[in-house]
Amino acid sequence: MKKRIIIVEDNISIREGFRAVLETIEKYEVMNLYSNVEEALEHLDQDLPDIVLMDIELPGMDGIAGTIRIKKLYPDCIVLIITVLEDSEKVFRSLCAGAGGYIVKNSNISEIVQNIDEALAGGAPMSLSIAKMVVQSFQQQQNSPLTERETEVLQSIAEGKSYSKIALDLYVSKETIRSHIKNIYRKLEVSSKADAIKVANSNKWVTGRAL
Amino acid sequence: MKKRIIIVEDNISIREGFRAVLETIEKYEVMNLYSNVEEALEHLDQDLPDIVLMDIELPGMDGIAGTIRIKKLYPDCIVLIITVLEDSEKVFRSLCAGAGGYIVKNSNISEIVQNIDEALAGGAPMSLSIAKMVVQSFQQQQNSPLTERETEVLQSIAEGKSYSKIALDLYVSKETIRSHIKNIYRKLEVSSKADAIKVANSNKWVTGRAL
DNA sequence: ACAAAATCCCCCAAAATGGGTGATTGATTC
DNA sequence: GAATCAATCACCCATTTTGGGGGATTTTGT
Repeated sequence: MKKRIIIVEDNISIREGFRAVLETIEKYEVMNLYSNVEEALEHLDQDLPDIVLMDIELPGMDGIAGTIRIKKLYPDCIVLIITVLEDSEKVFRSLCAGAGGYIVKNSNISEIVQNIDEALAGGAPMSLSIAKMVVQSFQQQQNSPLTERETEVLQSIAEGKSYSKIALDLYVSKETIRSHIKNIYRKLEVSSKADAIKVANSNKWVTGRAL
Repeated sequence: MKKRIIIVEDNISIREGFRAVLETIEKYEVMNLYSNVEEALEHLDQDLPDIVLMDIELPGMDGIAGTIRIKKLYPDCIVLIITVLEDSEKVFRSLCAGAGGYIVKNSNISEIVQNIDEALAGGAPMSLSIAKMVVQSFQQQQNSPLTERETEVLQSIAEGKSYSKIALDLYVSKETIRSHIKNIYRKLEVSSKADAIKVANSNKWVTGRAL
């Protein structure tokens, strides 16, 4: 059974380049090429791809939104992101969106085939540099204006705990927690839980994931 | 200037094995070996290591807690995790704790040296398989009992938003949000924001990170 | 046509929140 | 020694939020 592949990429030379490469491989069948996500979505029910090669930067809906849509309609379909620019945040977001891996734009035939086969086998193909990027997105939470205690309190806020619950967990009075929060709000120049979480999160002053 | 290294590893053969390897390298100086984190912490101010090779599984305080302590005291000190077992959750947690990379237990000399040098140069050495593990921890949020809309609402709750704010953001009435939340609580068998977040988070039914 | 999902409404009481203005202790720094 | 900061706690006040209980209607997918 041939593996059905579609390519979503607005740059025609890259698009045709991939097509040319993939058509030399017996086990692949390139169903269609698209220059935007919208068109690709319309034909998904005919193409029924096993693999989607998707660019991130696209006119209209971008590759990340496209990945979300496709995975929603066909959860078993594997979306591989075609990329040159290794933007940490975009890489991270596309993985969260359900991307199955990465293919570097200037790969040679054997690398491309290897990546696709790896994805089909359940792996998560990507270059080491991309993997590092993701990993590093968990670190570098430096330069926080918040004290240790304040960070701890804000972290608890982010976990949805009430002041009373936080007070219990940290073995202090509820008033103490209120004090810390007032200081947090002053330092972050916000005046609500949601805003504090947003600011702290975007600056990576909290871990972001409840552990 | 020689790079100061300490090793924290309870298995004596692995510990001595690494020492033997590292001592053959001119630019490294193995300051001390420890079989637990507590001992290592006591001598940190004398050892002043540039690199700590740390096992995860340790008697007493584990390598993750140890990493957090060390990074708190000496943020510039690089902690490399020595590992065989590639447990997705432990890997993830140790990276969050500030680990700078991974060294596989049965590496050969050149791999070890390469990893350490890479870490010193600011990289994040790790095997591709470990990187994949981290990446995959962002996916597979399947089998949620929550509907799309409910997930969206719960996600907003996790971002610290009030019912009113969520209602505004989703262009619906506050009462609608209340309805969704009642259903969420019923499905997850909880009766508070914090518990709902905890349950959804541990099952990866929400993304965990605000994007 | 049926079920599920999404939307909206009201009532109620308890809890949580945000802002203000304080105070005390201990550690560190100048 | 003075000054600063971190962490702790207190009380007042008004407003908002929350959770639980009743419902109801409309849209959507199968």
